[in-house]
Amino acid sequence: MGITKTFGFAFKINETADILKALGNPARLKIIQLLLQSKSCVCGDFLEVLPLAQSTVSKHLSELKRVKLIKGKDTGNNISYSINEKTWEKVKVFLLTEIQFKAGD
Amino acid sequence: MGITKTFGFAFKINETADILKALGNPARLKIIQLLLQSKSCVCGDFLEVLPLAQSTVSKHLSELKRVKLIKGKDTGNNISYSINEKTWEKVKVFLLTEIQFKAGD
DNA sequence: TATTGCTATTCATATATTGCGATATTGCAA
DNA sequence: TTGCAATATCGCAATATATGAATAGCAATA
Repeated sequence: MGITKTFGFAFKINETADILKALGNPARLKIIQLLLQSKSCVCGDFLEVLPLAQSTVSKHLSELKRVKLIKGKDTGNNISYSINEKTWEKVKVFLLTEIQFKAGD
Repeated sequence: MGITKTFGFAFKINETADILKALGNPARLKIIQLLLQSKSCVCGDFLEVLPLAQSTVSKHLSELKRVKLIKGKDTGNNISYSINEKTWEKVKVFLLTEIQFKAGD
């Protein structure tokens, strides 16, 4: 139905799947890569690199913000984006270790 | 447009995004979790755990097969699924290290 | 004030995804 | 052969997503 069933799954599974889905797009993955290397970027920096329209990039940024993979700091003139280390770590820890030990429901 | 642009992105980015997208669904993530713990399962095992119809589970399995996260061994009676360790390792290595060093293009 | 630069939002559209029931397929057993 | 069990596939409906043009909002600057 286009709508993903979440009922019947553990919260952690739903939450992680949501984040992974956000990462599962070339533009968004590239944005994360750029941020992991540059500490922070403004929207225009991404525009130079991504083969996409400004509005599309903006939407990808807000999706990454929604799942808290990035955070944006408004400096007046522009918005400086950076990785939300907490979420990024959480994803890695889950895939590296937790996924193998928390099978219960 | 619902269609994801891949032109203009590095192959590795596109490939990894595709795999992460496959992981970005509660049912598929749960399947991976089960396989990481049980070594292998047949389709029926998943049906007992997932709140989904058989046809839906089957489709999720084939999506995971498409991106080579799992492999299925036909035993005659049923099909025994297991993790494709190679792909699983590849994803982890990318997220842990490569993503920070391969910014080029 | 008018203009410019930067970013988000809205709108329209094409396409993809998710899910399920029904049906097909395959292999084994009786 | 017939029937059953396990899977896969088909077809459909509902919904979500990706993209870009146009537009809007805001701050700095001329």
